[in-house]
Amino acid sequence: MKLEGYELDSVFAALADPTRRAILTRLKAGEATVTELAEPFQMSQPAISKHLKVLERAGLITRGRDAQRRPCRLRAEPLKAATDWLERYRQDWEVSFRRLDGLLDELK
Amino acid sequence: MKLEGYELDSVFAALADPTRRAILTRLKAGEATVTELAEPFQMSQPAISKHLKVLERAGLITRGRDAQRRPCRLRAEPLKAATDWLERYRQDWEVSFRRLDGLLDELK
DNA sequence: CCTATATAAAACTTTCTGGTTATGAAACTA
DNA sequence: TAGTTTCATAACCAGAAAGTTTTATATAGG
Repeated sequence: MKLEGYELDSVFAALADPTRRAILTRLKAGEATVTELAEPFQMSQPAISKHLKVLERAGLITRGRDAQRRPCRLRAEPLKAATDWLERYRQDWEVSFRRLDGLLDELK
Repeated sequence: MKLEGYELDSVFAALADPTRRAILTRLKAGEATVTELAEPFQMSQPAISKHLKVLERAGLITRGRDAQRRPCRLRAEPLKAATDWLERYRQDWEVSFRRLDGLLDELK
């Protein structure tokens, strides 16, 4: 059917997991190795490696090489596509929030 | 683990499917029945019903009642949560786009 | 050369997803 | 009352996702 940009599928899917969102949040502070990224989670290292692969396929991280380490770096460009898609609905939710505001004002 | 709002999981997951994004786009134009929503797709009606249930659980649609019809209406509020989360990365992608712009300028 | 560290890859299990067909319920229509 | 439309539900299936443990590979450092 292909009605929207193909890459939105993988970007939104990548964002649908809390572990992966946490990894992205962590990477906002700068590069990190796999072990560093895995540390906050009570999950095996291969599991984290899999999450990283999902993020990589979505274009949300790139990986360098530092000896035996494979440092991960955030690549935020695909998030722009996602945000652009969502922006089209800003009016819709703002309208309903305004409606709510009006209601609350009336109650006062 | 629960590091981010629980509802982002279901919202992003709902958005990860092109059929569901198309349905939301359609609903921006106003209410629609299940049959109307199913019409553009070469997919069975139960398949569409399932997609609608996913959207409903994510809070992205609400359903009314008109005789035997169950009209769907867009509910955009959850998209605000998703957008808010993404906004935190705006700086990151804008920086890289600026970097690209600079590069293109140099090439000129 | 040997060992420890960092990561990937393989094999497996369980659960989720997205589709199907078949059936059923509710409400309109003749 | 009988038939049609609209939609949901159930049962099923194939493939993807998310985790596990185990094994392999590359590199650093004594």
